[in-house]
Amino acid sequence: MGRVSDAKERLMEAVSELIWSGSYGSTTIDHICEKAGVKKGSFYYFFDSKSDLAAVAFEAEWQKHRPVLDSIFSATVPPLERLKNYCDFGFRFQTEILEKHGRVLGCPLCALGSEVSTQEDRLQKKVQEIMEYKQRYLESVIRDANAAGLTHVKDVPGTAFRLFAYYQGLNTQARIRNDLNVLKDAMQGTYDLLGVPESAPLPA
Amino acid sequence: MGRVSDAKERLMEAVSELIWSGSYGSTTIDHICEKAGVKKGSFYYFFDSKSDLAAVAFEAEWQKHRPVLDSIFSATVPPLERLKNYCDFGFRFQTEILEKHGRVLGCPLCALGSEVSTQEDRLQKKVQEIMEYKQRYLESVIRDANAAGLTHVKDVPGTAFRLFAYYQGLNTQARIRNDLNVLKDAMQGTYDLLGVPESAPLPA
DNA sequence: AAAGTAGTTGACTGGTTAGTCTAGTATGTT
DNA sequence: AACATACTAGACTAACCAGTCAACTACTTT
Repeated sequence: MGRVSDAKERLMEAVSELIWSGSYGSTTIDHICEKAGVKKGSFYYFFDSKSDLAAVAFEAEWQKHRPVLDSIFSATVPPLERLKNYCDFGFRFQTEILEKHGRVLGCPLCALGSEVSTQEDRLQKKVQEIMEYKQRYLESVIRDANAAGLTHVKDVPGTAFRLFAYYQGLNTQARIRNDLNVLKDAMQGTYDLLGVPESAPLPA
Repeated sequence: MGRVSDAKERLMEAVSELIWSGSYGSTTIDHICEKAGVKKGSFYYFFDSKSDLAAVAFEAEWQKHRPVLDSIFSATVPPLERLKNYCDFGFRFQTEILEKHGRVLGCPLCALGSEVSTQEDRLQKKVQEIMEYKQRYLESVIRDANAAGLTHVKDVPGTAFRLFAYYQGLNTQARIRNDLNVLKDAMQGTYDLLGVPESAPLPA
């Protein structure tokens, strides 16, 4: 079997953090190696290029994030509460990021996707793929809300997409403005887009 | 007065196009000069750095774009029609871009803002400034719609912000997916966020 | 036409970059 | 113990990058 190492994992963590806290373009292979404590020779032993590493790293991040979303969007939770929990999670998550990095960083996927979509085909496809998964959570929660009589959404995929675009815009704004408060708006916008009557109370 | 030149303007055009069709990070001063047909010495005669040029160029773009928005959001046009015209304009605009560049590029401001917000302070501030202006159009149109009894929006700045975030998300999605159809959704999302009843017909 | 001014040119510097290559080291297998 | 395998080290190249500079050119004013 030969020698064992976690250099691969360290590189994956490093690239995600550097891209997120800076940008894809500003993240160099030398920086990644330095942050991961890995020499360049080892980098090229594991990966072909920065975009190769980034694609693998973002896939891994998604696989780690997946069970969290699965639990937030669990069918055992009342539909509107799922959305509330999702919005709350987003806020708490960015709060932690702010404490850790001294800055609101928004959604790594949006930032990366928007930056590389015209240049890095493989990365763009990976981002798109993960984004499609995320929209499925939203579609499913809307269908359940309809079934429970909480909403009367006619165009479920359309509304899911609108919600998704809105969340994405919120996160981008939070990043650009470096302001957590932006995210407090999430649930109101969700209700507006779902057409939930104002009289309906927000789930606690 | 000495020699005259439009090199400054050519540089400003070149940097906008390169950033938009690629990214800020992938745009080098050499590329900008080549595209503008200007030598590096001249570049540094007019500007201090890439970020300096970019800030000036985006301000200029905004000043060019401003009268277009002023006319779309003219108080002489019924409020909901203004929004319809704005959405239509966005679609036509991206259609032209697609024909010209072979790609949907979305909103230059969002892409740039999201990319540089953690790194280029001056640029980030410029992007934020222009974005705030854009939100004012939305606030004003919502107030007029309320006054005309077309909507009953309570939190006008909040709703304007939600609309803005939604448009931003739409444009980012259009860029990432390289798909114009995404933008066709704009008016429906607008109505949902404004709480315009479904029975109300879309303005022609 | 002389002088001053606005803009141009391209060679140069030094640092940074992606990527290569060879010699080495630690670990598991037999 | 010895061998294969998985990984590491780090020097090296060639391209690219931002930024400088001094000589030059074209235009305007007087």
